[in-house]
Amino acid sequence: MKKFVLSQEDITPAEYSIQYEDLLNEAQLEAVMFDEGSALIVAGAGTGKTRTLVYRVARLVESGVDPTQILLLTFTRRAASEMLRRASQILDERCQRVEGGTFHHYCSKILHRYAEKIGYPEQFTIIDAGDAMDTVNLVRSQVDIPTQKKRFPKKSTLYNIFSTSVNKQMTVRDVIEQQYPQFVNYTETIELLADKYAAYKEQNFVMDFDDLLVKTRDLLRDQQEVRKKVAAQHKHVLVDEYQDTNALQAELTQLFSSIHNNVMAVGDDAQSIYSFRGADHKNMMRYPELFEDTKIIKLEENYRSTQRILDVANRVLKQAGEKFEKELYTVKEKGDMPGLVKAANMNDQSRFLTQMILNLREQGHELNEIACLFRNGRDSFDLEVMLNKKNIPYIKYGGQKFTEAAHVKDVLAHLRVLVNPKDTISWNRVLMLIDGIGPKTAEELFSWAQTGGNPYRPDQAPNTSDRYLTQLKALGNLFSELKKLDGSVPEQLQTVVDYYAKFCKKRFDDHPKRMKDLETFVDISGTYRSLEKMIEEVALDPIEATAIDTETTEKDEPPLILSTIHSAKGLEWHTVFLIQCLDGILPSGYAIDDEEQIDEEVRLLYVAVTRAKEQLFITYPALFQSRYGDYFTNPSRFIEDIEKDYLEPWLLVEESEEEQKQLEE
DNA sequence: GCTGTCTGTCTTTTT
DNA sequence: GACAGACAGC
Repeated sequence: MKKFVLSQEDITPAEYSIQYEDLLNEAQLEAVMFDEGSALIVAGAGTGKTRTLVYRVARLVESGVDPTQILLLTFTRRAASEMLRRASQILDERCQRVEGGTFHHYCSKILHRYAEKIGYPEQFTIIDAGDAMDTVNLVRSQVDIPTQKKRFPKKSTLYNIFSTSVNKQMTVRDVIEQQYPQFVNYTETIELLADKYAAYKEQNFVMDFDDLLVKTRDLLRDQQEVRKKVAAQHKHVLVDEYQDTNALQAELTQLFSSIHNNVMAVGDDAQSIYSFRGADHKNMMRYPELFEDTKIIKLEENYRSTQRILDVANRVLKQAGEKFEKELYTVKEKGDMPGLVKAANMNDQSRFLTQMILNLREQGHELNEIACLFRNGRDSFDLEVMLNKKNIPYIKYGGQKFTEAAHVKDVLAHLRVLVNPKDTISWNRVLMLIDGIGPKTAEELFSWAQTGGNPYRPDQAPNTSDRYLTQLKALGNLFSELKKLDGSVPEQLQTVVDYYAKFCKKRFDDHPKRMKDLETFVDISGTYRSLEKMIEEVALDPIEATAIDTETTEKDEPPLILSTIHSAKGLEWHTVFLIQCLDGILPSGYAIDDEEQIDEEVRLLYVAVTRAKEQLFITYPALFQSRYGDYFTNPSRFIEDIEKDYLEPWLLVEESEEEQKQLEE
């Protein structure tokens, strides 16, 4: 056979259609134009990190790189699609074809493709943290727990121990000794449970979030031909938010890029806020050791915030025990003084926010240019009540997800067993809804189905009591109905919701609200192409709790943004309110004894502050109302030391009092 | 023997 | 408001 060697086409066009040098500063341009090899972009907050990545994607595509050969790894699905949308706007639709998403998404894609290489069926099940905890509980119930006086860790703690051990690549024993010393007596039992949990997942073809990373790493590390195939596909690998990756993800980055060796990681060590998930911002320092000849490019000029906001941010960061050589600066004008607002109580805080927001709206600001940030998901409950009263539309990111709520999980469980009849956890949910069926009966029905019984006709099982036979028949009918509707997700979902209505009524006092949720879920479910897809998407990319309302109720106004600080990462708004800035909340009470954790809380405040472009308000209530009674609180220790010249104190005065004062004058 | 309900405890951040 | 353990009722 004759061989003809094709030479590489000249992929660099003489001229670009985009005027990069006019649109970017010097450092950004260097990053965008960086050719081949390894680069680390160290980018302070607001220095145009996302912009740089967006332009780099456009530049690569414009240079002739096949978009499907670019891998863009981001922290959330939202971030990836937003970046690709912007790149498409700058260049053209080709950018949408870039391979992008979270590490978890991309790993799941690889594992589906190479499932048979690791002895899994193509359709394995991905479980979210809640299902994982239920699974832990299931194996826990099969093991004798030594009855000592001391408490045994509950399912969420157990799952956290297992997950930490994976993400920090430590043994279960070490995790317990270092982070859960109160449970050292149970070490052996916990280790046994870890093994059982792993075995359960293997047997039932189930993977939790951590498995997605580990199994992909193992696959690519141990099976060279797969690694070569996968890595050959990645001409360029781009990783965003590198400061929040863990050792496992660093390893994956290395494996993904191991053929072409073109990697660019972007991050800011001062914004590392995910160590609880095993992320290690020292990953950034180690990057040059991992990738040879790394070019380091620093982005330092801030384009987002006014100087006065940056002054606050710089002062926040100085309080970290760990020294950051960072001093953000901007050429923007000084701007308004950031405000420190002391409210008498939580309700006043909410009133202040609502009224300020309405004022801003009157001044012509869109609601989605305003964000209200907080440390914990529940810190916004009081505000949410007031926003609802005042009819201010909002969307909340962070906190409990819509698809994690019990009623949604119940409904989904019926569809999950349809896709995977071996899904024990979902069978338990489905069966235990029925009156008279508890863990024991559910277990019996399940093992009958596993040994030849038809799981979709549970009424045919032997020894079923009359108490629930009719209900089992109804369940059987539901399944045959669902099978008839195969192919239409909304219709299947509607059928389950109809069936579920009576259980919902019985189980929950607030069933009208929950049923309304489910109806809107049906409405948006048309976007899922199949049940399998829906189940996987819902686990990997759960719908935000309030997103579902805003999507369907066609409000002509874009909604206000409420978000946990963690979920606000990478985003920016004209005005930012940081509420509940109290000691014990930010920093969290859990962090107070540990220097490293306190530092992370400092960085968290830093992230919150640097989200603001023009206006920043930090608010806190003087009185904290809890179920155990009201008590006076201290503002966050991090803001107490910031001088008045940087953070201007605001006083909230009641209208009636003000009038009174004016009369006296 | 199993299920359902009552009571006390603890409540971070997310893929 | 969720969870685990205790206990009463079928």
